Amino acid sequence: MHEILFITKALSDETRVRALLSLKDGEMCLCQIIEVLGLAPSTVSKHMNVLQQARLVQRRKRGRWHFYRLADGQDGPAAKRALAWVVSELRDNPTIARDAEKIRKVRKQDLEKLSACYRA
Amino acid sequence: MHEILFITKALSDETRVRALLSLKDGEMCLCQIIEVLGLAPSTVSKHMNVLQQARLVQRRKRGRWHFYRLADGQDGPAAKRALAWVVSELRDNPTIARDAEKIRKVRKQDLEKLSACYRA
DNA sequence: ACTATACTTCGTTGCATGACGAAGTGACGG
DNA sequence: CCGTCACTTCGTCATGCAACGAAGTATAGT
Repeated sequence: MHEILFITKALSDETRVRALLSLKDGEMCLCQIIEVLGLAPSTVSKHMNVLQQARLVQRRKRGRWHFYRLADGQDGPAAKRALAWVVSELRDNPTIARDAEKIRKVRKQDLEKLSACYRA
Repeated sequence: MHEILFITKALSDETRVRALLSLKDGEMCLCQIIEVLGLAPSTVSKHMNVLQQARLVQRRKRGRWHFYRLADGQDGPAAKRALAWVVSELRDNPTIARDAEKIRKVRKQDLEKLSACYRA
């Protein structure tokens, strides 16, 4: 039950769903997600933590950068199925589409440039 | 997006999930659900409203009694798929199993008797 | 070692939400 | 039509949670 509630709670916030879906086309650095969402670093960091605890997302550290990607479902098959559901339901969602457009731009930028968000 | 968040928010509360799953084996009167959950009538009523707005549940009025059942997904296919997911994930859940046991007993009782919860 | 940097944790604030009891609503019985 | 009964809505309280900035942590480069 706990596991399922972790998943549903994680998915019950619009910002978190947007953060999750931003990984649909491959892994992203935290600073990239921050740029896409336009929120404070601490806020986004916390959101990614919630998604990770729900096993919807996996993290990889590469130096100072933290990359997130959709969970492969190795552990947490329930989360994997929930993930498939939410991705499928939001396939044609305008908000997600707008984010996807921004993501394409953000991916082209240098990580060094994006991490300016921490110094603002 | 709104539709999906209605669903995930509805499923993000343990009490609400228990209320929902209590309908797994057929429709139930509100007073029966109240008995199963052991909460105040106003609280359970509100929960069922949330589930209905998410299209996870449908209501049928028969005189003074209100019967709830799992949504058939006629409107709200997203909710139907979410419903299938949560039912499947909680198939062997202890809490749900305990509730199911209580439900078997409650189903045998007279509705008149159960509605004592309103006079307490 | 020391600094800079990418991120996290902490403390605070404001708003959403679950719980309850009391009062209101609508359907049936007399 | 008047009361009773099954349920809903309202008002209140306590808790939870998202947002932020400030302070802390860990890693890379020098």
